[in-house]
Amino acid sequence: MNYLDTLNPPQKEAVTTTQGPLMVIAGAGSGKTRVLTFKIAYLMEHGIEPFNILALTFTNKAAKEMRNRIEKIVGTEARNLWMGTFHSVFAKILRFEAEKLGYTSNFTIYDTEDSLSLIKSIVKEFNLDDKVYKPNIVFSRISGAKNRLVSWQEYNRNPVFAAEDREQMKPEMGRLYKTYCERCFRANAMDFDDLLFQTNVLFRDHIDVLNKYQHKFHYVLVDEFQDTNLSQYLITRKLAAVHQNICVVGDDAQSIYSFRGADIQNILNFEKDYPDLKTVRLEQNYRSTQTIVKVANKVIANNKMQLRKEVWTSNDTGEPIELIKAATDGDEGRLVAGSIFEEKVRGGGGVSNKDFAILYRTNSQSRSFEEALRKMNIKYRIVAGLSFYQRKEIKDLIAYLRFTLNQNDEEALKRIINTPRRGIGDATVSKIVVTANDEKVSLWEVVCNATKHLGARVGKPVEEFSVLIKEFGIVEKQKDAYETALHVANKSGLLKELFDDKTVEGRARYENVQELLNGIKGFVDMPSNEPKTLATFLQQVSLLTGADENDNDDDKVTLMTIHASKGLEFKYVYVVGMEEDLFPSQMMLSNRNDLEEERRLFYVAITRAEKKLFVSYALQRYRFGNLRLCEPSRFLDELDQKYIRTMKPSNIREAISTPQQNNLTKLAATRTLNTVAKQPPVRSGTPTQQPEIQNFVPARPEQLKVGQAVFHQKFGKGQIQQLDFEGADRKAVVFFEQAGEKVLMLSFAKLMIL
DNA sequence: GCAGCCTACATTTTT
DNA sequence: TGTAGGCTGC
Repeated sequence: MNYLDTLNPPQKEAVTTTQGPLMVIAGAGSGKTRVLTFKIAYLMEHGIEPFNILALTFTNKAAKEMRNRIEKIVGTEARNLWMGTFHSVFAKILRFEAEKLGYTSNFTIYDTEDSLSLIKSIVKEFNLDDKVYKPNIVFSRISGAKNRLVSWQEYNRNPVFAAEDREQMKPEMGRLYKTYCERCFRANAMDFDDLLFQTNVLFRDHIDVLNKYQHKFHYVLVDEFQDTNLSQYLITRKLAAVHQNICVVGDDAQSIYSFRGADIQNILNFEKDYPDLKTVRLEQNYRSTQTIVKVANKVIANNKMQLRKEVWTSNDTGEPIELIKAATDGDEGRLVAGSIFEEKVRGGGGVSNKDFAILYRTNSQSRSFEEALRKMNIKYRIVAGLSFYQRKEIKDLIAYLRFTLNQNDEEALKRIINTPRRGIGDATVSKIVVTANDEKVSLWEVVCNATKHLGARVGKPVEEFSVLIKEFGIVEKQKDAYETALHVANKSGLLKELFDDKTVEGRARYENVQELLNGIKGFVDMPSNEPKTLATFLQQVSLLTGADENDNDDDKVTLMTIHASKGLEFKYVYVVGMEEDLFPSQMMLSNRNDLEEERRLFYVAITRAEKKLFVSYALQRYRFGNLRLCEPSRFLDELDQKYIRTMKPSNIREAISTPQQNNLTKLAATRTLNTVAKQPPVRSGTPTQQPEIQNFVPARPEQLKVGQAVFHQKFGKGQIQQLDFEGADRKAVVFFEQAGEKVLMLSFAKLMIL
């Protein structure tokens, strides 16, 4: 068991403590994944059968990686582990047990788009104002309820919810929730939240089923425990109730999914549920330089809600954090790209593109970096939401496949019934839905007998469509996923329509569909995928995310959101767009008022870096096509100043001009330089008129005094009346002459010293 | 039923 | 800036 010797004492303790409840608080970079994989390998080497171990992760990627690593230690036996994301594991269990809940085993999994579209149509049917009942808002309300295990029945019973909704001017919310659930059920569909909610229902109402799985899983392991919501937590608690061998691994400082219902209290209160809990702390960081670890510690220390923990490292001091100030978002892109180039030159051949990551708060920020990297001929890849599977043509084919398996899938039906055009317009589709509602029959029933329900003229194409689908169903029963998909793509007319479209976009769409078909072929050819049916494939696809795509290890710079970066590490990390209102996000603060979560997000970003961290912001940024003034993020003043180096304008010019020295890219770089030189750094207005950044308070909040004259973007000139510093909480009462009122300031980033 | 034009509106994060 | 939905005219 030589691999145990590679562990430090707390890691070893976490691995070898197998009996009873165990909580591993794993600081960033402390070898969390190693501990989890070794622990599972250790269990298996001690005679535990893999199918008695349940390991739950947050992403497919994490599950896949862990499985590979375990396989290296224990061999192919690892394939029999019950390991995957919460959603995929419980989708699997729900398929086994679907009949008990009134679903069939080939139920559809609705993605967010399906859910929103369903809500939209219900709001319309109810004749409600969709400005008030915005699908997003309705959906998140429903989602929130489900994640807290509040059924629509309870929701409608409990006056507290009704009161809240009335306060929000949305009294119909309970009715919407009810109808949404009924429609999902009628469609034989579960949304993401249902996969967890219904599992709870299953375990609550069917003790025999619960017992079966309780006895099956001797060991339950949960990764990223800080990101579990109540629904997930209760599932794991129930499953571990018999054997009590539950091991949760997480870091409260990296809890960044509250919008999905994640509740940091699960980890903070875990010991209350398990009085004989053993806790192990992994505090040695193996990833980053001392500078990075110290800076990160200082940032997170501003949070009040956290478990005690002191992350340290014996690594080198490393280089200081570099602060990049840019005039505009375009400049920010150029400076970051230039800096990447410079680091590569400095590092000689030892540093390559894949060592770099650019992390941002919102996906929309990627643009300026893409542009700049492209101009400098630096290869990059974007880890985005769901790019490929979100394309119209891909969703269309998938909807055909979904509908072939489940003819109650209303959202799929709406998508494909007139794609390609068959002369079935919106009016007809509404008629189908209305008829189904009125006569209390399924949509499919109406579709199959459309001439009876809707009359001969309108009904004919609809019935023809139903014949087509029935034929697909016969093929599906006889052939594997690939052959079925190919058949459907051809016979539905989808491929032909795209083939006939000779425009550039049409070509691309046709190729995308071909790529999907290739993907299905690849799925069928992979021996571990069993059975090779359409159902298995769809199940996997519906739970895919952007991060699971293209893990080809080409040498490319990675661009992604901070959320997507969790669990990853890069030698050089650029945390960009450090502007107040953007990061911390204005939305987050106004809706949820959770500054601490935004700070944890910053912490996650910092701790991705191994060797060197860069932080950047722009003074002006394009938003909705308007140039807007930005202020540096309050998080910047939380960085330990003694580790910060500011990139001076001269450095900046150097960074941009460095490419010129390099022979290999001379041509491209010269071109780049020309364009840079020709373009004024600010797209409109003159950069010299920019206020000097030193004038902004956030850099030196201690400069503030009572009586100090200040300027605020919105309120104009003012004078500080009262000051209050307490840790990260800083308050100032400012009297503004123009507005003639006193304002309590919480964000000093809004203030300038006059 | 459908294509094309126009306007209004939105940008937090994701299984 | 880009897209989604509404409106118009065929």
